[in-house]
Amino acid sequence: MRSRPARKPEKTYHHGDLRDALIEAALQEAERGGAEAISIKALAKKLGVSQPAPYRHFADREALLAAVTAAAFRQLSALLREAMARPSKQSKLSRLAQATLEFGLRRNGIYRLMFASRTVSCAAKGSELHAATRETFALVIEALEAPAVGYLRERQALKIWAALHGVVMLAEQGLFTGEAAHATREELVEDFVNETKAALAVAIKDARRRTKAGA
Amino acid sequence: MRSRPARKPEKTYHHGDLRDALIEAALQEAERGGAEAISIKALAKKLGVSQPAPYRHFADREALLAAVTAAAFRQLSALLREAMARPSKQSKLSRLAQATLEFGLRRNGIYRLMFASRTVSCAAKGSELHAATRETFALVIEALEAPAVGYLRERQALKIWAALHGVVMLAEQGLFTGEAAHATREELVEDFVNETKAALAVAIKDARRRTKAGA
DNA sequence: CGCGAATGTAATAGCATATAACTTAAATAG
DNA sequence: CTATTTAAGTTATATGCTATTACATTCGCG
Repeated sequence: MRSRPARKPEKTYHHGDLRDALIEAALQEAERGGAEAISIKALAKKLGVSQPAPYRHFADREALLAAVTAAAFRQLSALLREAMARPSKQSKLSRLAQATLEFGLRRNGIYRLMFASRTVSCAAKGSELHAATRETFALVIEALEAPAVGYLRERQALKIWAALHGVVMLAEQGLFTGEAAHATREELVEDFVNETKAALAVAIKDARRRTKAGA
Repeated sequence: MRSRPARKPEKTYHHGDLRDALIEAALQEAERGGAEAISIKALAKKLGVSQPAPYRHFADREALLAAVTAAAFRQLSALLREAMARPSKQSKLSRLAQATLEFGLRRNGIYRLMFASRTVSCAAKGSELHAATRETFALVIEALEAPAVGYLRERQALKIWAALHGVVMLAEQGLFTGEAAHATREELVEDFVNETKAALAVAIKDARRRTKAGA
């Protein structure tokens, strides 16, 4: 197995690492322009291979998009993990939330690839993409720093995750202007974080009370 | 000015209402498949005109998409207005929220056209599309049934609007399965509605107190 | 060494966007 | 009521992307 060539070391018939190179290049393209900006032909040209070469590694464009999206989810997971590990006065949940917001705004093309295309919904249950999305969501649950209390913890995770995506989406649509500009996106996210914490505290207390009563 | 032909009454050189017919047909296509499913060529064929005919009415594909998206926003506005007008035991906000959720799930292709593409963010300030999105958001503010208290009302509108989109998005991604399935999408939306009402009540009381103190 | 599988290339079909040059019909001015 | 302008549609064509087929090269393993 040859190691990844830094920049096309010499004229070789075989690229050596085309699959990964395609994903990496596609992520770059998606960064500005989202999924639509990803063109197999353009990627092949950029990487110096013939136009149909990518089809040796991906059945079709959809398959490439799925792989790229999965890679993007892993990048987000890594980012969130780092944000949660970083020592800070803020809570883990707050750091995860703000990191998600920043990712969604700064790398919006990729963000849209991840959350605004049908690629994810079409991902089969055992697929690489499905696993990647699940792992990211698991981090959200982890960030709650709450014990498992029935389904209530997952519910709060779903709520904060949904709210975060909504903020990114509306921000990108330019709805944070006019009167609404007073509410910064970061403030809104922090609002949601605090509401989540409050609801979670109530849910936990509630569950414990019910357990005691039932025992 | 000829009236709209019901269904191609006879073989005429001029279609008579091609622009509107294109938008209508494009909405149908978008319903399943989102923006990607809209093909100028296919639309032309479907409507029985030559392939470049649509370019007489739209500069390019983007322009068509913008018009279609604007039409979709007007449809949503009409739906929400209707939901809010309907007599019910539920609050206006609750009805608007549930109607939005249903629209987002049932007509998901169109929903994605509206909220998950860059078309909206690229809409110029005076454009038809920009106006349509603003009008929809105005309905959200109206649904709060709250007096204007500085920017706090807009802030709550933004929050509930964001949360709603997040729920639709995650539902579409299939995240409401496993443990999370216990929380139905409708329940989650109702949670957000209640939190919004609570936060709004606090904000209004707060604002009044401050006004009194300042006077 | 040699053979099969993996990976790349060239050639080509098919579809979509978009433009140019030309045609038809509707609207309007004289 | 004709003449002319203009809106709206047509054919032909250039360009770009996806995808397939048939062929070529190299890698790795027995």
